[in-house]
Amino acid sequence: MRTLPTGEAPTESELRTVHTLDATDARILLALDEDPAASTMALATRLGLARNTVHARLRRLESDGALQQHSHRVDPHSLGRTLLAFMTLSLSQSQGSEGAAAALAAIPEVVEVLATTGDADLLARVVAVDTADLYRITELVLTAPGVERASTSIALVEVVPMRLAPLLAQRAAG
Amino acid sequence: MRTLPTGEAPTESELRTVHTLDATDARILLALDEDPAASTMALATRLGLARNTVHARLRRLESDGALQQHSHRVDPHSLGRTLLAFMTLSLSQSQGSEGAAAALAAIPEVVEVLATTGDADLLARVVAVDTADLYRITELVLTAPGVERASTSIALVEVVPMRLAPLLAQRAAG
DNA sequence: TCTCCGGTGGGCAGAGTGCGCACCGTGTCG
DNA sequence: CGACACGGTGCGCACTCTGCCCACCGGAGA
Repeated sequence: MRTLPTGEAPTESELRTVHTLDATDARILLALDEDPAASTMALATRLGLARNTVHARLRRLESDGALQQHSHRVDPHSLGRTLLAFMTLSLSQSQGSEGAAAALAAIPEVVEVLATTGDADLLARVVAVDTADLYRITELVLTAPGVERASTSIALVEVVPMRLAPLLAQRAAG
Repeated sequence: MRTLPTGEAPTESELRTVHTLDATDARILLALDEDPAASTMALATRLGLARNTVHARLRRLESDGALQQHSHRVDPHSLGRTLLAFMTLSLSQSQGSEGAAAALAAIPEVVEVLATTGDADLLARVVAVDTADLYRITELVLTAPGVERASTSIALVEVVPMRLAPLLAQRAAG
C-alpha cells in the first residue's frame, strides 16, 4: 500500500531497495520506542554497542525510511478534539475518487483516509469536539463529490493503543 | 475517549486541567510538525520568538501532554509488513471485552484496537506481510475469547496520510 | 499605583552531535 | 592464499544545543 499517486512516476528514493532490518536494527528501534528521547550515546550504552555503530545505523534507518523523520506527537485532545470516530464512505462508482479525496483532505478534522476493499470504498478517521461537531463534519463529508453514503461509528475506548513494539520485539529476538 | 481502564483510579496527571493551546502554541507545534528535527533555537528564529519563550512553552506542552513524548516513527513497511487491513469484530454479548482485548494485544500484527459504537464492537488495525499472512492473523483473531465474527477490509491506498497539521493551522490562525 | 506574569536578552557549564581517523575481525573473491 | 571490502570499535575534536540561571520590560488586573 502506498500514498495516493499524484501523477508523477515514483521517485528514485521510493524505488530504493528496502534494506531489511536485522536484529540489531530492531533492538535499536525498540529501545527508541521505549524512550524516544534517548540520545545516541544512551542507546549505545544501553544496548552494549559503540556510539558510532548506533549512529551509523540510525543514519541508515533514516535514509531508508524505516525511521520516519516526522512523528505524530500532538495529542488531538489538546486541541479540544476529544471525540474520535470512523466513517466508512461509499462512493458513486461512475466517478473516480480524486474529487472525494481532495474534498476530504480539505476538512481539517479528517485526520486520515484510506481506500479499502469491501462494502465501503473509503475509511476516514475523524476527530471532533463533541457529537454536534461530529454531525457538522458528517454533513461536510457528505458534500464531497462522489460520496453517496457515510456510516459513522464512534470510538469509545482505546483497547490497544497504536503500537509497533511487539513486532519490533519479535524481530529483535528472531 | 481514553485508554482501556485497568482498574486503578485516574492518575493525578490524567486529571490535570488541560491547558488549551493558544495560537502561539499551535504555531510552535505546526513548525515542529513540518520539521520534527528542528531544535528549540531553530523554532525560535523561525517563529520570531525568543529561545527562552519557545523553550518554556515546549516544556509546558510536554507536561500538559499536548506534545506526546513517544512518537510512532517506525514504518511497518520496513518490517516487511506491506499490507494494512482493518477488521471489524463482533463480540458475544454475554462476556466482557477484557479477554478479547488481552488476546488481541498478544498478537504483534494487531497494531491498534478501538471499541466502537455500531454494528461491530471492535475495530482493529492490522499489518501483514501478504494475504496469506493476513489469513493466518485472521484465524488468530478469531480464536480470541468472545470474538464471534471478523470482517476484514484491506487498505489499498493512503488517500490522506495521518495528519494533524490542518487542525493546528486552524488554531494557529484563529 | 503596585504587583504579577509572560516574553525577552544575555550568559554559562555541560552534554551531545557530527565527523574524522585508525584498527581489527570476518567474509568474499580472484 | 592474499587482497580487499565492510561493519564494528575506540579515540578525539570542534561545534551546537540544552538546561538553567539572572535581570529587565511592558501589559493586565487588583
